[in-house]
Amino acid sequence: MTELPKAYEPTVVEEKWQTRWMQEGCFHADPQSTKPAYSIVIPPPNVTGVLHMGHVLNNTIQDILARRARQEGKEVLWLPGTDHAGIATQARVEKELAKETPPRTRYDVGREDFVNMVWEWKEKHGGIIIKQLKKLGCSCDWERERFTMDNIFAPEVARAFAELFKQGLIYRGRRMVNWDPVLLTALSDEEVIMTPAKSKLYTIRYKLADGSGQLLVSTTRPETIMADVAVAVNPKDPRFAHLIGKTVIRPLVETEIPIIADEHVEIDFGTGALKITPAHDRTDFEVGMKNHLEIIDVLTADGHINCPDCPELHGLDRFVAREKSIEIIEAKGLLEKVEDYENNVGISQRSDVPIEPRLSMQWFLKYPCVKEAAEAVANGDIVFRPAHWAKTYAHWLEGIQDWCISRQLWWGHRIPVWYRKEKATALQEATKLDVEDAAAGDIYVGVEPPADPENWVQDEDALDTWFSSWLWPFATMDDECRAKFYPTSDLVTGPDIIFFWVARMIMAGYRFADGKPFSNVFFTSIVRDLQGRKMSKSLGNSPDPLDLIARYGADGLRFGLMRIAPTGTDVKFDEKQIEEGKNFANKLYNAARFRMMQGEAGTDPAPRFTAVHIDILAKLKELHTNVADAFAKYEFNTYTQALYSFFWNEYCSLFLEAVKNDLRDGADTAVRNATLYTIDIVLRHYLALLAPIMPHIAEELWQSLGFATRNGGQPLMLTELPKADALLAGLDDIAIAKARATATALYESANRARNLKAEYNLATNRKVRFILKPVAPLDTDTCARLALLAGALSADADASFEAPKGTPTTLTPFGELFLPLEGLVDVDAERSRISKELEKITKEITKSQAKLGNASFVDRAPAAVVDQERARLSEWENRKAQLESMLAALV
RNA sequence: GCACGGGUAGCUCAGUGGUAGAGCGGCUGUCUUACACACAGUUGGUCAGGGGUUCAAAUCCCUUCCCGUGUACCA
Repeated sequence: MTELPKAYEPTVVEEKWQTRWMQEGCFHADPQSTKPAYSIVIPPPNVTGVLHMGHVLNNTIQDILARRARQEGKEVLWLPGTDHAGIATQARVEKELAKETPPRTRYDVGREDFVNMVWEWKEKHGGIIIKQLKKLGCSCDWERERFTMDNIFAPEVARAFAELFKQGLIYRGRRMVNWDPVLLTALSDEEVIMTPAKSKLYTIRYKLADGSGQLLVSTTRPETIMADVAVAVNPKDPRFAHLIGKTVIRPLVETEIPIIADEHVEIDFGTGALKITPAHDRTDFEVGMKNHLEIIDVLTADGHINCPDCPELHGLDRFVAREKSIEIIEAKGLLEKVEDYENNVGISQRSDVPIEPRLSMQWFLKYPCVKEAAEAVANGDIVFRPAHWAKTYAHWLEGIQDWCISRQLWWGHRIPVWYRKEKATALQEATKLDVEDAAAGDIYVGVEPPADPENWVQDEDALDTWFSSWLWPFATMDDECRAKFYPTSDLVTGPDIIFFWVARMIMAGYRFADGKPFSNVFFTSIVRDLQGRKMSKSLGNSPDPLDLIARYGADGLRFGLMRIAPTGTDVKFDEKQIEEGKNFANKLYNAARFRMMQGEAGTDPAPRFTAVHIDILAKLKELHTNVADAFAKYEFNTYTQALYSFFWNEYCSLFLEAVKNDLRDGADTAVRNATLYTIDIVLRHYLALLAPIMPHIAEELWQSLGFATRNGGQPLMLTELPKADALLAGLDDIAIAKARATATALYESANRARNLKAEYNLATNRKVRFILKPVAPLDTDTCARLALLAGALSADADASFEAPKGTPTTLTPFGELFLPLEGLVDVDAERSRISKELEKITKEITKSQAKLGNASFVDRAPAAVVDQERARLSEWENRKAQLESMLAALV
């Protein structure tokens, strides 16, 4: 037994159990089980993704929930999978193409071949993250792994599209969208991040066509002046009332454009006059429509100027053109001023470049079941944790806009719409297409291609990736599975995708499945670095979880992270915390090793349990309760902390240290056995409670301590949680309370004794003899344990002990404890030590006396509080007297 | 601008009316027989500032400042 290594080595153990669990089908969910169901669907990571700390946090929580649910006797489905991630994956393969010699683009390859290339890439390199999740110990049902483009999921996406189309909620229209000029696709509003930018505000003179003056107009985008079709002023603005209806000369590609009135213009902002450029600004577009203005588009899809009438700018990049246009305007003498200006610019979440408002033909969705989705969260049918996210959610739903679901990509679900060949061009240029056009027979929408494909042309666009992910909670399940496991129990995800994913899944659940997709949503915190910055590749501040697993073990990583992950705020990641997780695993391992070194417990008919035994079992019972409470509230840090402090502080530092002598040779068998029984009970319960968070080491020790053998070899993973009720079942509350009081007094006395030794600079291992003058009769067992805990040869009770003057002493719950020493140390040092403590105590006494002298306090505070204060004061006064006599004895 | 979250020991964080806590770090001892990934002791705090309610405030209320997040935008 003793040949076990001194330090825990997680790597081998973790791999061993991951393999065994999977071989034995421990993660597999049985839809026909009669047990109550518990289910989670994984937030599918991008198939291109690699594991980062956010995933670790998120999936550890899911694993904890799943494993705990299994212990509670539930049939658990944790359904894994990956997301095809349209833009990211396509970009990945395009990057490969660009590296070839000569470099190629997807257009060189052609759509069909390109999509095949992406599939090949996916088969070869995709899903690394799945392997990584396995290394973390995730107990997903890997036999049910799904992919958002697999041949079961994909038809569901098309079906959803077709149904919504037929319902009139999906339409195709020519509208202003967020255009990414690098990726050359439209994006949804959610994919645009408004970012403060240091810009310039240019004020430009627009001359009145009749020569009667000029109008000053401010803009941040002078490169679009050629697309101005009007200048607008507020109708209530007296400064400009007389100008409405006149015309000004557009400064670039000079022509007359009207001055119009529109309430959208803020009187107080800038000059009070606004250039109207409907093709390149969302609100200008609205103003343009309202006033029936022309739309002049002067930008290409990739953000270059397209304006042959302005040869100096034509073909230039939009930002180069901005500078150049100002040069031209200045040369014309039309530049009034340039100011620094901070405004918000929409940045593409995907490519990090400013998006361009662009008029284009796209597919849009009017969200279904918005009302049901809002109510479900408002009335608590779906519970958000932390609760404050419900407000964010509600706010978004209130101002919800139609969702632009088409993307100009090739990798993804192609829009299941076909146009009749001879009319295809005309149809695709129509300003709006909807269900009525389908009724006319010119367009076909369906899951399967039309029966006569040669007569049809399919829409070129693909769907937004989130248009498939929003079906994830049910489109991943077959009917049998859905009957058992839908709606799912918990969803664990980051608050950053509350709109992208969570809200949309709720709507989809109500629209396509049997209602809500999940009952609880747990929003994790965001993992930041120690400076509080988000972890990102570009900052290089994101540790590699696999590296952390290699150095600290998956269990160490999980435990360390959970211990610092608060609910409701962000986590600042500190590798030290992970090291603590590893240290904890080592502590656990060694405590188990200590037990293994003792051999089997005998079969004693009357094991003699003492106060410390009962005390630790009572604490174990409390731990059960605390853990259950923490789970009920989804407080994973509380759960982890409770496990940590019970084991390290209560079990190892107090209990084990107090019982070590029971295990030595020659110890009383009845006590020895009581101790071994207690240790076994504690470890058995504890490992079960710990298993959800540190599954590998818990399972390993469960096996090596022989708990599995006693249970027919069944792994801990499949073992139900031991019942807390059975603990201390034979004892009444009074006996328990009495034993616990004795144990508490013992531990407190041991602390005092150790303090006393330390104060006199005696080494921890210095064998001294204490003498206790007890206030009540004390048994020898307790005295012996006190001596052991205090690192002393003895701590015998002697009611008649008369301490020589100057004997160091301290007050313990058992009575005065003396440390008789010969040749007492430095008198000066001793005097100053006592004086210091006296000073401190006197201060406390003054404070306490003032409090008790306050009539309001005594009258109005609860009696218990007042009593407590009195007890405290009397204790201090006793100690003060003691110190004073010690001081006197020194002279 | 609006909304939400946060500011407690050197660091990471607990603590929602009753003596300010944990772990790590620092310092001092100890290789005491499960564990030096350890043990024992110890040092650290005008609980962001100000005001209020209360016998009693880190905790409740008001206010200011700082950090973070979301959201809306005016060129």
